[in-house]
Amino acid sequence: MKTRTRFAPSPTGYMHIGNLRTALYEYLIAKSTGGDFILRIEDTDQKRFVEGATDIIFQTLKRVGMNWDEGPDIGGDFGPYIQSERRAIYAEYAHKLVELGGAHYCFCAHKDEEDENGDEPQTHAKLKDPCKLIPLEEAKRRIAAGEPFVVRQNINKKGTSVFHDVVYGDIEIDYDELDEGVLLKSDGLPTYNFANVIDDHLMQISHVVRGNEYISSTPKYNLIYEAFGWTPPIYVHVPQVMKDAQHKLSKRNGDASFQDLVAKGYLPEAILNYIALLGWNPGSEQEIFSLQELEKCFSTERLNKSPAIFDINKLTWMNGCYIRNLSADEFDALAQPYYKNITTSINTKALSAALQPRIETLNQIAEQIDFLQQVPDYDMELYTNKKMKTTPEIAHLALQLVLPTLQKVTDWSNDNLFNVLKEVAISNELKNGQILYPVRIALSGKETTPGGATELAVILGKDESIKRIQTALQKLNG
RNA sequence: GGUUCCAUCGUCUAGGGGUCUAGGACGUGGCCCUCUCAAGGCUAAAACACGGGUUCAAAUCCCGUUGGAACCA
Repeated sequence: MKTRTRFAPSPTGYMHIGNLRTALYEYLIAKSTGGDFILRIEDTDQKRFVEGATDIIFQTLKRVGMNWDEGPDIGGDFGPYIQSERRAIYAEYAHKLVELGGAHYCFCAHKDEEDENGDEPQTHAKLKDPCKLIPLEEAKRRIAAGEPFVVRQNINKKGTSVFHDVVYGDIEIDYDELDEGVLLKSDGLPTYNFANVIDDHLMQISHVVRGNEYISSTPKYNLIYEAFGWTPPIYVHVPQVMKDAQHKLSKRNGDASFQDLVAKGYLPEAILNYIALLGWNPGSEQEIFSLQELEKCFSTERLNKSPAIFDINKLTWMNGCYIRNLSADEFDALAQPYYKNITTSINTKALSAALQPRIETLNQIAEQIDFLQQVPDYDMELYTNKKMKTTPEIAHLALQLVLPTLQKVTDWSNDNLFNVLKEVAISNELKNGQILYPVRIALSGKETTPGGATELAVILGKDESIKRIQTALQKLNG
């Protein structure tokens, strides 16, 4: 049988990191075995509908390269792929389930029973619903008479239910622990669980991948499959992605979503790579993986059982690796938006080359290049550096020596500038640092810069560099 | 409270009875390189939650305790 997995997000308007990881594992399970990855939108909960939310789902998956084989936009043999367009199907199966004895009509529903939390009146929790005793014929009559009803699951079994999970192994749960939940609400819409089961079966999903919070309700799902005479899917429950040991990642706590991270200058490829390793390991010491590589080596056996804490530090490091692995042109293209505010004519190619090994997230560019537009106000003491053996006096001398030399330079390349300045140092019996350090400060006004004196000179160009050295000399004179 | 699940450096993890004086990565400290800062190279500190078993031998298997999480109340 062909492997078929599905990603079934609710259109909430953002892509949660934990959900994206679940999608990734679903995708990888399918693709590592030549199967299909299906996208289904679970918009049953009308209250949570957010305009444009499905687009975010589409864009995110596309951006990381997780292309789906069937879905709302491209169709497929098992559509429609949006739950709100499948209402009639759920109702039909709900009634069928009643006929098959897997559920019953219930008339004692309170109106607050169907709120988004799925809160149930306590009377139904563990106790038998009195409506179960109503003969089916009578129930049908009442429905025909227009009485509001819900379809409620029957849990008639006793003893323990055993099911197998790919990650957690065999799990036993007592049927007494299960409650007879609503499957079809009085407005005719299915509950989340019920729609899930019906769709997964009709769409021939082979592996259901979901958070381990669903472990304890899995027997309820299986009971529905059983009542219909269907074969349950293979379950792959994955541990949670945590913010810290106590709290899982959630948008509510202001934790980063995929788009937040991208906005902060993280590369989608790096995010994907990082989350793949949160709860899964390749069995080797390789850490950098493209999606294609993951498709080749993924296996569910190496999925972990315990929750993983999302560590922004490691993501940041990994993002730095991805940035450094970019070609010079690719990096330059990504950096362009950050250069927009600079009006002086700079050598952006040289700037990008200097920046690329120095940043770990794209938005670190801003703090690195703030001096390009204008030299900040700086203290003369900046020219004092013990290791470089410089003082404002030495700097004054150095800049006086350097200025006329630089004015004559025609080859404004890094190599040539470096040789020229070294020459100045040697012929005046100064150390390299005593020339280079003051020049760098004069050009930038900053203690640390992306690149040394000559690299900055190349970035700024000859005219601007000369101008800045002249300005610095005036400051040192005054 | 009931049920289920989980437990190796601060974090992600390797390990599945002897090869473990427990390996790798992030982060942290140090050194080297170096026109500052990075990058790169080297290096250090850092963990088997606890207690019982089983066994010649336990991080590894079993039981309990503790801690945490989820679901249901």
